[in-house]
Amino acid sequence: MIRQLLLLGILMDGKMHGYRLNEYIKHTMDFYTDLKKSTAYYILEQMEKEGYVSCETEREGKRPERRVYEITKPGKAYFLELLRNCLAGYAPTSYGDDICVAFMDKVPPAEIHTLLEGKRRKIVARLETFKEHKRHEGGWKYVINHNIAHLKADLSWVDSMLKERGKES
Amino acid sequence: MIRQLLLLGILMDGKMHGYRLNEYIKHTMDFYTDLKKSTAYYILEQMEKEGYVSCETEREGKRPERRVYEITKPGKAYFLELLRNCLAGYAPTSYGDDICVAFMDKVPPAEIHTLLEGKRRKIVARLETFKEHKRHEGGWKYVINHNIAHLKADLSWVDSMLKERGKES
DNA sequence: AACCGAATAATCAATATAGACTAATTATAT
DNA sequence: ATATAATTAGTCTATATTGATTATTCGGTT
Repeated sequence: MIRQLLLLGILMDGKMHGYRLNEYIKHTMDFYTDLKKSTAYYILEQMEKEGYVSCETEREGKRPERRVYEITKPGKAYFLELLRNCLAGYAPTSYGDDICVAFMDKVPPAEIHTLLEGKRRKIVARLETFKEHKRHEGGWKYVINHNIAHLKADLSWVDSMLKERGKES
Repeated sequence: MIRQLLLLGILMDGKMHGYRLNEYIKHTMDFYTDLKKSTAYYILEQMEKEGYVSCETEREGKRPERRVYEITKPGKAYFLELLRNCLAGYAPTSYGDDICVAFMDKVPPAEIHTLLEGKRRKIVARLETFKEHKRHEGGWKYVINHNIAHLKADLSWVDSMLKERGKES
């Protein structure tokens, strides 16, 4: 669903062939989605069957054939429906961290502090990455802010656990 | 991976049959995971093949047969390995909201404010739910705090967008 | 006492996703 | 000049996930 939205959203700016679509996702959206190449092709095929995109094969020079996808009128309507639903909705996220923290006490208490410090470092590292993005990119402003907000929340959450649980080491 | 951790973590407190496992997840972990019943059975089967859990079928009274799962020694070791990795690691989350906000401008500008207000209400509602949980449950303290932190981050993020993008309505 | 809905317990077929693979072309380095 | 690496483009198989379905039993109701 969200993946359909993603692909249709890109195609809203004009037709594109599968390979370029995937390169685009990989280069400019890598931090915001985990959509893989083969899944993208699969969803495009499925959306072609449902009439949301049309597909023509073309070849340029002696390169292999490419499948050029274009969003259709029903596809545009469907995209807007998905988009409105997503903008007005809230899809509860489930975090792997929740599960492992729930079982935290099953690891020897002496280790906990060190382990959480490892997590902390990784959060800080990712936070730095996003702060750099902030300077470079323009359009994705809100998205970057969103991710930064969540990373900051994670950071102070880990810090609060370190404070409470870190005494015994 | 995180789902294996979840199932093994429950089994660390003693053997349990499939149905009860799933009821347990549904009743006490519903907010923190989206693991479905059939997926749980699948993962248990897979972990049985790998020797992390053993499985015996038993029947009580005239009820249908149940598969009782018990974690093995290799299973406990594997669980601790997963747990350490998860506690010390950070798995980047990708949010559906990021995608739809990235395409926000493809919806008529006049609608944006109303749509985002819808999202805001849903965030607030969920936040209330978690705040109630806070009183009832004891052990899952950090998990609840984590979710509350993220919901608050979402809330002030939506508010910042409402402030910037809501003028034109 | 017969019926209906909920609970118990799991299975199955269909769909979605990931990761490895193919196969040609162009760029790079020795 | 030629071996090697990277790029282009997409496919294929294996695995994970979901939603629907089955089939029995228990508890309450009229």
